[in-house]
Amino acid sequence: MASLAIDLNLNPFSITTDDTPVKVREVQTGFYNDDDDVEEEDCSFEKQVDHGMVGDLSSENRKLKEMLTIIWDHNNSLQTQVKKLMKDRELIVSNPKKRKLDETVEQSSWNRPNEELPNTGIHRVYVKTDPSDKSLVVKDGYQWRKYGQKVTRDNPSPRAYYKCSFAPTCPVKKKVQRSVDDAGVVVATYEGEHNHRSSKQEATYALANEYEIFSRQRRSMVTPKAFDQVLVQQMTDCLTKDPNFTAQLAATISSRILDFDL
DNA sequence: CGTATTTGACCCGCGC
DNA sequence: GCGCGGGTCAAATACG
Repeated sequence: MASLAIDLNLNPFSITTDDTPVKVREVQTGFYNDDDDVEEEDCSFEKQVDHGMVGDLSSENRKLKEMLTIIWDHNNSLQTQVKKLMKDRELIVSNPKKRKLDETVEQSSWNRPNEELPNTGIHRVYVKTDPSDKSLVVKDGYQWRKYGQKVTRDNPSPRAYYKCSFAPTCPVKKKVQRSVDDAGVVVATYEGEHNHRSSKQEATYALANEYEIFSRQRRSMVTPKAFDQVLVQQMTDCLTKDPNFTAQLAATISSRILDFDL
């Protein structure tokens, strides 16, 4: 069964003191169970925060904790949304007559299982999009630079050629073209493997690193106030100002729900 | 003004 | 060798 990696980064602070890269949450088919380890991890986060901060809370520390609480609340509300969507899905599954594919579904929320071409390093991804949208953009978390477009013989819609924006360091290319069979489906063909993290993974990693530095400075009691403010601001921005954050979450959840039914 | 995209020209492999 | 088609290059253009 396919798994889906999501950079929701619900617990970005689960890092060790060595240089081990922060673990990116990989959501398996079960998604969130009520009794899964998420809450345990989150509790440990709360303990970690309390342990490091409660004591001689200066006004800055109080401010910091308040903002962390906001982030924490966002985290909880998102989990609530997840659970609600899971319940909705159960209702839909138990009453299939009501189910119909939402025509306004966002592109990332409708993925057919990836098609892996053996021994080629090539795989295809099918993405549902608005047929009237001719942009041929597939959001996959990486940055791409378009370097060509061609109309091919077997398909009236043009094929777009992209290189990873980290080229030539990263050799990955992708071709994007509408399906001949269904103009509402875009086929993205990927060649090669990325030798770097996606932009979202990078943001998560950077945040985790900053938190590590922050933690060390906390421990040595030499934290500059300005650093506190910058860190808190970045952490808050990460969750609250990303315009795609909630939409991405909803789309991903929908994707998982639909995958169940395919 | 720097960066990304567009698009015609060019390259290259393949079949005839 | 030639033509065709897919893939790439790079100058021109668009855009923020």
